[in-house]
This record gives sequence, C-alpha cells and structure tokens, in this order.
Amino acid sequence: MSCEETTIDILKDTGHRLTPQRLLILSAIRHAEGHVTAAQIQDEVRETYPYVDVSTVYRNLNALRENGLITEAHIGSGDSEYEWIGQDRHHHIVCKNCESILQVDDSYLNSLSDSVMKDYGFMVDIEHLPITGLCKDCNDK
Amino acid sequence: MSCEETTIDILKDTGHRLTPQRLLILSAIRHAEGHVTAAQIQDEVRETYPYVDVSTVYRNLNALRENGLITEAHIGSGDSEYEWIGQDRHHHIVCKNCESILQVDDSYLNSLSDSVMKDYGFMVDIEHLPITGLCKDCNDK
DNA sequence: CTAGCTGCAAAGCGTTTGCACGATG
DNA sequence: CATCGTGCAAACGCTTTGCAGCTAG
Repeated sequence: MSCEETTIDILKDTGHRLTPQRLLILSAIRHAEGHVTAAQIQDEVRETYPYVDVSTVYRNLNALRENGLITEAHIGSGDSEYEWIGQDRHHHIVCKNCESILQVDDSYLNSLSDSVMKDYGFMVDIEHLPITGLCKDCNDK
Repeated sequence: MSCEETTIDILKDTGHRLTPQRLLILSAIRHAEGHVTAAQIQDEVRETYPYVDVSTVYRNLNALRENGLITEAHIGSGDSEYEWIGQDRHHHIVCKNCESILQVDDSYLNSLSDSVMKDYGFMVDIEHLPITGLCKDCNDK
C-alpha cells in the first residue's frame, strides 16, 4: 500500500500514463521534506533509476504542477523549488543571511489572507508563501 | 537638486565611483513604479545613453543590492525583479493567472511580522514579500 | 596616476523544445 | 496499435565573468 494512491488516480483521470520515471519523480518529491530543486529530484531518482533525463524531470514537474499536485516557488535567489502540496499547511521563513529555515503554522498567515480577501477579494496563495528575513541569531549581530 | 543625494553619499562612502551609467541606472530604478527587470532598466537607461551593456546593468544592480539600496525578488515565474527601497512601505500581490498586481498597505503584514518576531525572534523581511494568489476576477471563474 | 568601471564577447547555468525511438494502456 | 512519454542533443534566455581599454577621483 503506497501513499501515492489518490495521486495516481488523479494522473490517470487526466489521461497521464504511469511510467517508472514518473512514479519515481512523484515519490521523490512526495517524500521530500519541504522544497526540492529539479536537480535534487533528479539525483534522488537516479539512485534507483540511473538514467533519467533532466528534461523528463522538468516535463513531469510541469505536469504535476498543472494538476495542482505540487507548487513551484522561487525562494532563494536561485533555482525554482518544488514542493508537494500536503494537508498540513505550514510556511517557511528563510533567513537571508544563514539560510536557515523556520517553519511556522498556517495560522500566522490567516489574518493576512482573511483581510486581503475581505478587502480586495484577492485569494492569497497560502499553499506557498516564500517569506524571507533575518533569523534571531543573525539579527542579534 | 536631485533625489539621489543621500544615495550618492552612500555610494561614495563605500568606495564607488559615480559614472554616468551608474547614475542613470540608479535614477531608472529610483523613479520606477514598483518592480523592474534588468532588461527594463537597460531600456530605460538607453533612452538617454544608448550603449549601456547588460553586464553593466547587472554589475550595478548587484552593487546597489549589496549596499541595501534596492531589493531583488522573484515575483512571476520569470526574471529577477528589482525594486527601490523607499520609505513608503507597501506590498505586492500578484495574480498567478492574469499577472495583475495589487498593492496593499504595510498594515496587512504587521500582524504577521509582529507575531513571528514575538514567537521566534525572526525578523520578517517586510521590505519585500512576494505574495501570489488569484485576483477577484480570476477567482470568480 | 591607479583603482575601479565599462563594453565586448564568450561562457555558465537552469530550463525548454524538436525529434525519433520505445513503452503504456 | 495509437498515443504518450522518454532520452538525447541542441537551443534558449537570463546572468556572470575574463579581459583590455577607459575614466573618475
């Protein structure tokens, strides 16, 4: 019994095939903690299936994103990072200085998204909100 | 009398020279409304000084960023965007679908940054927080 | 005068795309 | 067996870098 069940159904229903590469990519991002880059996913997948092409990774990431299974974000000043959309909502605050990551609960964002929705009708993308700043240690200096 | 005065002092004090290119780039981003890409800055500068190289633009943007005069952000899924750090704090919410930009007042973020600071000692970078979501029109569909 | 800046060209790097082969359903 | 997905390689767009000449202080 895998944790990919409903996901697989979603893919099937949208007319996608279940290739080994796709399943491995899916699993890699599904079990990753937080954000991963395309390169990280490729490395992960290659541990069990050595010759997956980068383009395959990107094509699958785009497919997953289009089906709302993952989100893409630009956190650091670097590459795109992808994240599985799980049930447990949380947010990441990245220290600009030491790049440490703090996870904060959904509730911190609620007042923000509620007010913006009320005042502007704009639905804030709480799936993923990349917040940066300075962590306590770096801020003290 | 220009609005570049203190800025120029900052640059001088950090051992930078005041070349025409640098001043034009500075002025372009200073007077831009909101975010601009490197390409947009280059276009703007070239209107008065036709042959500025892209590399010059990037080098200056990096210099300005290192001196804390501008911020870099990844808003859309595209290029880096730069923004002057002014006194009037505001934030941008970008619609993932139609890419329209909504500017919201600083106050919407205050409760978030205050709570995070109180609970974690983490200073949220309110200079620039790229929020995405769906605007009213796109959300209604 | 001399350290720093510019322009030019080329390289880097992540991402996308065209195409022919192979695999899925 | 008809698609769709893959691997390969090449193209692409943004950004960075090496270098020689120029220029601000």
